Amino acid sequence: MAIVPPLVALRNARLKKAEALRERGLNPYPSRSMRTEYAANILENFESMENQPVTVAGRLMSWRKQGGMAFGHIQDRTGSIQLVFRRAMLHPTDAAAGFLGYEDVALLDVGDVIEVRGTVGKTMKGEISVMAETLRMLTKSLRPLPEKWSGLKDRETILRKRYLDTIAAPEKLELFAQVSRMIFEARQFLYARGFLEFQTPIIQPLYGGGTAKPFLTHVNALGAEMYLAISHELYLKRLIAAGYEKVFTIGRYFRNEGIDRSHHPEFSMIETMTAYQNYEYNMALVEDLFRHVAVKAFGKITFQVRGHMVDFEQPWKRISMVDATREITGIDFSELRTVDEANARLTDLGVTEAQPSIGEALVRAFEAKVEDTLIQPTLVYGHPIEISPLAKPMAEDPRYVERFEIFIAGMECGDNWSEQNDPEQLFATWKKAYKPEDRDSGEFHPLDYDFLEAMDHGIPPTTGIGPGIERMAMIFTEQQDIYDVIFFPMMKPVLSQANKAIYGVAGEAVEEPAES
RNA sequence: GGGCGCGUAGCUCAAUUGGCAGAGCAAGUGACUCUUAAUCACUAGGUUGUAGGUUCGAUUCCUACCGCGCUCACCA
Repeated sequence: MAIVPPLVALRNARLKKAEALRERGLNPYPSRSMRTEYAANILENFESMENQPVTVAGRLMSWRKQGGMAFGHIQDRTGSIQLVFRRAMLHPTDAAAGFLGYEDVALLDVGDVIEVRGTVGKTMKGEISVMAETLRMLTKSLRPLPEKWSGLKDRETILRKRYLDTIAAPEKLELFAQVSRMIFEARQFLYARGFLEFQTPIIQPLYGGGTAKPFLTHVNALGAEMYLAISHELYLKRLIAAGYEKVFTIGRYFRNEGIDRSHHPEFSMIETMTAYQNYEYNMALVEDLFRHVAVKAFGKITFQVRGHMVDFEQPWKRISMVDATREITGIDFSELRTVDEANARLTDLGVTEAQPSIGEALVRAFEAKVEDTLIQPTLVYGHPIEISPLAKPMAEDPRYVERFEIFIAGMECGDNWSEQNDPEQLFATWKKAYKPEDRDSGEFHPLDYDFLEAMDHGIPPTTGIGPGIERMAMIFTEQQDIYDVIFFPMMKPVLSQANKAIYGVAGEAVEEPAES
């Protein structure tokens, strides 16, 4: 005997109301609405709209019936507005016209999507309302909404069913809308500067362009193992080889690694390639991009991030990784000559894992001691060549490369470099970095001979930026958790007992291993 | 992956040392023509995440598992 969760009874009660509507000749799910006005527009322009006929539509969020009169609020994407119903004023149930009359308002539930035609007016208490003349059911809702006063508080439910959170807390709609406008403005900025946007493959025969553990997948039609992209830059460089000079993609990235407040397995980046320029061009481009987005999408230039006021107006600090590390730790890694010496200094800083090179020791020291201190937008350049196989070495000191990372509020917000376009050097560095036994371990990506072949043909001096969309969104929307700027964050799949009962998921009990 | 914490009705939360699992909202029935967390009366709603164990008795104590969070490690 299956257990029937109480939710099923609530749902069945609403299903009965849907059936009752059909018995009256009313479709609980008609095709379209005749809405003429949004809630906010009526509230903002009451003076000119008073006594005017309007048709509004939205989700019924509250319902207060008292005899021959009833009040409710509907919520649309602009806000909410009160509806006033009177028994004598409301058109009776009319199957031909699709109207729901006052005699049948018991078939309404909070959560239903309804449409009301009426005139704009004020109640005796002074609230701007629509005085209803006709009522249409647009969508019968079958499940109860979160509690109207406290909303949705359970973190897991918020993340799994974000739509419930945005219904209960409409200001969240604005947050995610801001993220959308942010991406729009970033596109506008790049289009205005002459960049062309390309689609690059998400399913790739090899993964490359970064160091990360990939997701593996299988393409049935080709009988081939493939990977989800960890980066798109090897394809952008092929576009430069093809003859384009300014390209970008807003790509999806998949990295099979840890999850925390600033890492999500699936994320997005604006990745550009600009020919005939080097990384200094990109320093200016990135600063301008962030300023443009801040002003155009958010209308301000300073943001509260992790308890700090971050100012995007002032010229950003530019400092080499060696200098930044020396300022904080007092250690000048550029003067060290042996790996043992570098590791000894690293141990002094409390980092005990021995690094294979001076350059990698510098990076560890930087990550451990310096990153968190970079609050205002800072461009840290001159990365060790050991961790930058795709970047061009600096002419004045080939231990370091023409590369910079963006740090804001202690968080890395983008990686940028002058592309290594010397095919022989690229191959040599790559070969040295890649160890076949580390395949798919995240140590380094495999050799991509097709890419090397394209580089053999020669690309102009080229440079690219890669600011992360989610981290930009976190900063500009002043959120501290990447899960709060991703509408559909990654969660383990679950199936509730209620849904098993409602949808008749068969075999759930049968699939349990039999006790024997 | 390690450590710590959390999981009670659709939602938000209670439950004294281990002693009858409760409330508000939502739901059902009825009353109510200016409410807005409407009000009033009545009704219903629970395998306390899952599975075991200890006990006369478990929401409570123990073990394992599932999910989520925090944190460390790894990474970007």
